[in-house]
Amino acid sequence: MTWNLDKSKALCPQICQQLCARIAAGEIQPGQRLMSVREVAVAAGVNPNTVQHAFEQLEQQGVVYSVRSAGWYANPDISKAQSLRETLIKEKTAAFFAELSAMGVAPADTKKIVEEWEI
Amino acid sequence: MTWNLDKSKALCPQICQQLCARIAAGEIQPGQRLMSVREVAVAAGVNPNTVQHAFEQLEQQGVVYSVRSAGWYANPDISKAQSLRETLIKEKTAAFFAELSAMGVAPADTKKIVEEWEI
DNA sequence: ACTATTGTATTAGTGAAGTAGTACAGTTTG
DNA sequence: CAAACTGTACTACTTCACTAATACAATAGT
Repeated sequence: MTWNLDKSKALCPQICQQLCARIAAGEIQPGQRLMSVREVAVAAGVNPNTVQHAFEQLEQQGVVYSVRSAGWYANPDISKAQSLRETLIKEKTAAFFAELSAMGVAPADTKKIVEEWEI
Repeated sequence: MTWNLDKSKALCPQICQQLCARIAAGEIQPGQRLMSVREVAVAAGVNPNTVQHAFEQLEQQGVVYSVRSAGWYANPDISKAQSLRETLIKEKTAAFFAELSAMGVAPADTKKIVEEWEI
């Protein structure tokens, strides 16, 4: 599991989102055991408590669940992960339009900027 | 001057960006005096110190300047404001692509999502 | 049984951003 | 001159997210 974290932003949500995305995409098999809190903490270069917190948030959303002393597991039903991912993407897109709108960029212009963006 | 602030996010950058955008767009005339720190604080519903901080940051960028006991003024040369606005828009766009990329959305798909976004 | 590994909990500390209150220093205006 | 308005400065407090260290509990493997 590789992590793509922007250390200048809040880490906890990034861990949630990326893990959710991997589960939704099937990159992590439904029902599969995840890396332990401590392993993820080392791999991602963050504090174990931050990982624990992130997992607990995903647990609330029904994306993962924990078995005491055994580990964390992806929910066999990935629909929760998929819908959460959809929601997050929509929220981010809406926020992007809103931010540029606050800077005087009309939605149509925002679309144009994205369309002409060099990948 | 109306403000469109998202209170759940950092206020200082929002004030900077929106003021910069208005100057860049000519909505605030070059060289024009701005509202006082205290007036903006009341209008935007934030602390005067936050406004002071925001103005100082724009001063560093050459967008505005202050005259002691007189007030804050937009720089007669609006090129600094325009280039700063351009930079901010590009940064936000890049961050948007990066965020969705971290969630497993390829740049081409990000473009599609934006293109099909209901305004 | 022993040990290692797991999740879980608790407490304290740090840094950034904003809030709040107050005060001082110049300039303008009456 | 005096009052009112400016920018400016300072300290203390709050909040949030993350860090850090430690401890405990439960299970699996040997």
